[in-house]
Amino acid sequence: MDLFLSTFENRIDKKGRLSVPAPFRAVLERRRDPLYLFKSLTEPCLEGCGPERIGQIVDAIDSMDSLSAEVATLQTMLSSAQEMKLDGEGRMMLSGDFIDFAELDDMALFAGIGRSFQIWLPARYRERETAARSRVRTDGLPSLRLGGAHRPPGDTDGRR
Amino acid sequence: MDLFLSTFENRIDKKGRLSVPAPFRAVLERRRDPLYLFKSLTEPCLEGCGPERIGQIVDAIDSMDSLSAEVATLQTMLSSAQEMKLDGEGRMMLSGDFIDFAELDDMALFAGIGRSFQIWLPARYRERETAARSRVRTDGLPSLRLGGAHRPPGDTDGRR
DNA sequence: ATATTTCCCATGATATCCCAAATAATCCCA
DNA sequence: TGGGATTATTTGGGATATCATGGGAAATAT
Repeated sequence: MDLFLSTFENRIDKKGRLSVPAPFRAVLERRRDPLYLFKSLTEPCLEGCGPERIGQIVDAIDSMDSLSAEVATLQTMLSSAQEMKLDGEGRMMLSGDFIDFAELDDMALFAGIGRSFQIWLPARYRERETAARSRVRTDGLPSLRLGGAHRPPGDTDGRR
Repeated sequence: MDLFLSTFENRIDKKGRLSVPAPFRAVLERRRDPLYLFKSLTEPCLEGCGPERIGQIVDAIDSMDSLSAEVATLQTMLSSAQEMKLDGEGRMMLSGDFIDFAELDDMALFAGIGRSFQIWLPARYRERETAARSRVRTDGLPSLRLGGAHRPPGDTDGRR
């Protein structure tokens, strides 16, 4: 299973071009997948993924009540989605709409989160990471069951 | 079941390269696993593991409410994770982010803790070890129940 | 025609590869 | 059991390849 992991910070040049990190490109190329970007529903960032993820969203929406407000909300994800074409060096051009939505200026931070990745204003991403780490101190670790050696609920992991 | 055990102290050379201890490499090679490192959520150290633990986090995220704070926390683990490529001599390159996070300078201490290992600034690790042992005197022993967590035969490690 | 995008090549920074030296661990025989 | 020899492992440095970035020219659109 190859995944989008790690973070990369790349420059948006004055022509508006942005290099997709080589490891992310490698994941997509191995699967011969095009890259899709769309506006996050929940945060001021862009989401990047391959076509299968888009398909999952379409299927999820199809299984819901098509008259509900939720469906209308989820559909905005799809209507904001663009298939990105990359130049020979692996760069894409971000539309003004995307730049405005994520409030990007001259740098973009790619954050791999498994089957997809996000694109953030670097400063904003770091704030969010700091917040997550302080939440761990106050609320504890999210429950993750490791290795099949079951522990009582609440005992999330052997570490302190 | 082969595990990461014992501690090793290796030098970080001026190119930023660090040898993974041969016994740890042997564990990964026997399983044909790549090595992943990520920033600990709870302590100033790096964690090393195989892909199964990364897969657990990805799967946990997919099964949770994607708007929850817990998901955001788990995502920061993934976005700090890197698949480390080793050179012919078994060395990896530590990113500046990793070095800064664990406050490493020219030496790194590997501490094997079973299914994963940690990488520490040596002085800090030793402080922590003496603190743990003095806690035993003041707080008494933690409970250690052996033999209750057995898995079915053949399920040798923490996959899925 | 003018602005914008796409293609192509150049460059610098950095990671990777490859070989060699130094150090540490292990072996083997006296 | 000791100690020298052998092998494994870590460390160092130069050469090579990869990648992000920048800019000019060709192509496309407005």
